[in-house]
Amino acid sequence: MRKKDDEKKQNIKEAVIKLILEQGFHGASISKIAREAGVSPATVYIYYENKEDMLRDIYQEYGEQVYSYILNEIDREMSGRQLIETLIRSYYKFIKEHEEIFSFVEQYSSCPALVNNCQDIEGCSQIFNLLDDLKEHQVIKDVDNVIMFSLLFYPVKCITVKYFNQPDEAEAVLTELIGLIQETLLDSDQQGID
Amino acid sequence: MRKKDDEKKQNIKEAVIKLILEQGFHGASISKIAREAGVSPATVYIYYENKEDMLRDIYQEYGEQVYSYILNEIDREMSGRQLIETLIRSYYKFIKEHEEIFSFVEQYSSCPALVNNCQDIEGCSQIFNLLDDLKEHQVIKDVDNVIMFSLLFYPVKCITVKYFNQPDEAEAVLTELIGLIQETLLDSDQQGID
Amino acid sequence: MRKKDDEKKQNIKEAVIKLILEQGFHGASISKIAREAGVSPATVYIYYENKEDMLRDIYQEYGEQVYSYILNEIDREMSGRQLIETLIRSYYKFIKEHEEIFSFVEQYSSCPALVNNCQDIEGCSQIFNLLDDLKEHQVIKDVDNVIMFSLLFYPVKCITVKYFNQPDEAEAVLTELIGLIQETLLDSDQQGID
Amino acid sequence: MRKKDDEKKQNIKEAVIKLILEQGFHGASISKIAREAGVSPATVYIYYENKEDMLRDIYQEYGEQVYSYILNEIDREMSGRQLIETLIRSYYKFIKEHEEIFSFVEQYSSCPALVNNCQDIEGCSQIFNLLDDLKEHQVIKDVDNVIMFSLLFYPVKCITVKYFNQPDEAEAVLTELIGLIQETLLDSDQQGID
DNA sequence: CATGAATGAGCGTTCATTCAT
DNA sequence: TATGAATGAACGCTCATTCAT
Repeated sequence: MRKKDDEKKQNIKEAVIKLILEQGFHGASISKIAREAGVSPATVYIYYENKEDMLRDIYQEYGEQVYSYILNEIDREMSGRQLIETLIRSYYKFIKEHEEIFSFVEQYSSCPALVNNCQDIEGCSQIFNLLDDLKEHQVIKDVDNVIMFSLLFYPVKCITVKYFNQPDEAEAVLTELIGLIQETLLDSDQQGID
Repeated sequence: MRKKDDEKKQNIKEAVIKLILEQGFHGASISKIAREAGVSPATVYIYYENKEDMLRDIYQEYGEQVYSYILNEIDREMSGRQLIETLIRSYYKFIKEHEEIFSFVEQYSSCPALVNNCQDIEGCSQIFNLLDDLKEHQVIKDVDNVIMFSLLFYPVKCITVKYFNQPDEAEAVLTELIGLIQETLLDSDQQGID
Repeated sequence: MRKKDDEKKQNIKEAVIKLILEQGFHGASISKIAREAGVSPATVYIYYENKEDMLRDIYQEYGEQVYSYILNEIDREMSGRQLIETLIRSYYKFIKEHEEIFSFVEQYSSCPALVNNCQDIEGCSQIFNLLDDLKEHQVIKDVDNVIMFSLLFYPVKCITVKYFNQPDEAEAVLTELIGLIQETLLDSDQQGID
Repeated sequence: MRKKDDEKKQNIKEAVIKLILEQGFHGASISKIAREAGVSPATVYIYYENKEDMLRDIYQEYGEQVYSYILNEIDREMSGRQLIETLIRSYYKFIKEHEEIFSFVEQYSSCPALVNNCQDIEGCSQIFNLLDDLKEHQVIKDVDNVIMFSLLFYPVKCITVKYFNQPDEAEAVLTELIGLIQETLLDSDQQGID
């Protein structure tokens, strides 16, 4: 059960990501956030030291959430082929289901002045560990993790944005993408499997 | 009367992207921009209608610059293999040489509230035309342009960021990336050529 | 939380009319008003939506005050002759006692761009009702209210301004005015009474 | 023939009174005035030392214009009765024909901070001289000039404003006013004449 | 004479934050 | 804990005025 206090904090978080999706950082002043969250501006400072801290905290939390969502969808018994498909599809699903979170994380992380003051996202290294594991078991090719990561996830963003209002086409292109990435990343031994 | 001083406008633009790299949008107030550019705040309004217009104008200009830089590096006599390499390497080069421009464009374009008020970047469709051309001549596979685009360029960003302080490793990974993308995108007929 | 401080609002109002008397609308900027009222500029916006609203509110309030002052001085048992004298003298008294209020109301109401956005002053129609009453009871002549109103009050302004530094002469002229207006407005039946 | 220079100055004057009618002093900035007049802001400073001077000059000129218009309508052969009618009607006519001038003069003269820096309006004392003359010849009663002046002119303003959109009623009330003022001001010897 | 560029100062307003309850 | 009042600093922008041509 969520306590009353936590509900206020949750309202604040949701107000932040909603406003930043709709208006950008420029539109997310403390007073607007407070109004949107249904609390007093002073209340924000009960839960967060200051605005900078607040944004960082929310970023860290929601940044993790993306990856925990994805990692939750996979299990270790999947084939490499399935894994790639699941990683891509679950990332796509997350973005569609949590547009505001996605947009907030994107905006925050594209600002060096902000992101340089943050710890690395933990979930990201878990993905890296997973990739290492797959490489060790010769499921996927021995390619640099950064490349692998970007091939798996970046195109999904691109597709989501460019086909924002055409979900059917987005799905088709996503399927095409999955095939291509499987071909590219799966170790040659695995190509026929599954 | 005095002539409009193009140098002043240029100073303003450079002040904007410098400040936004260093401090984010939050740190790019008109008065800071004016101070950085060596002009009066009022002068900014001789060159731009208002702040929103100013940022949009600068975004449109520098957004194009990325692609004109890249398109300038390629020529139509290159093989598909060379083309892919050149596209990737020139994008990487641009980012390294124009960090502030890259960061400004990234931050601006990751904010839906801003980018939704802009026209599409012209250079982007030129890249798409190039890709269509290559597909027509069976140089590259018949893959959706959005996928192709994101495979070519997004991993570069990722590499640049993650290997920011390790240029040698960045170069190595970039080379690995190029090989992989060539394999992935080149039509099977072309795989051996070059 | 703190209670809203009515004294602060009162200080703001007084600062406004003081500054506008001394320097005109031009001299009544929010920061000067705030300084004069002993509050922060931001505090003004706790009590008023914006500057336009503030001026309108103050105008409406003080505009009423003039008439409630005057109406307070008369009672229904006065003869027509007494009524006319009292209306004129109390208007004169108000102006002398509340120079800043008078000047503020005058300046505000002489600006069509401002006064056209205001409701009519309630006290003004009460005066009109009084005049209607007096006409009905054949105390005063059946003359258009606008004429009556202007004969009663406008000359007082004129006298106050022109004899600003000669209060004794002002009083004498005022007495002369009263006699003349009584002659002019009282119904012939009433001329000898009182 | 008006020289080219004077045309520019005239444009500026007209821009000032137009803007001040429509928007009040607040809306009459030098750059708006210049735009409205079709000249450069700098040009304004060729014709006037500064903004304060400009407004004062224009006030003095147009302030006189009201009275020269009125004085032009009367001649010394008129009866007292005719004179009063003509003074009132010509003032009314002027206001209707020159709304912007009237409004500018009203706004300017209702601001002590402005009008205290101006010389008296010359035409005003000419009216006073006329009144003295009429009193000397026992055409009108021996009443203080300020009273006389205010009875003649102030009600006209009031009528014009209150019956702004009902010209027919305004005319009727004006006629009523004239009768009343004639009764009030004409010497008893003159009441039957004309 | 006339201009549009240029400016420092100031505008009305909102900001992130703190205070008093 | 939670609040709305309160604030100095800063915001984006416009002002009256001057400069260079």
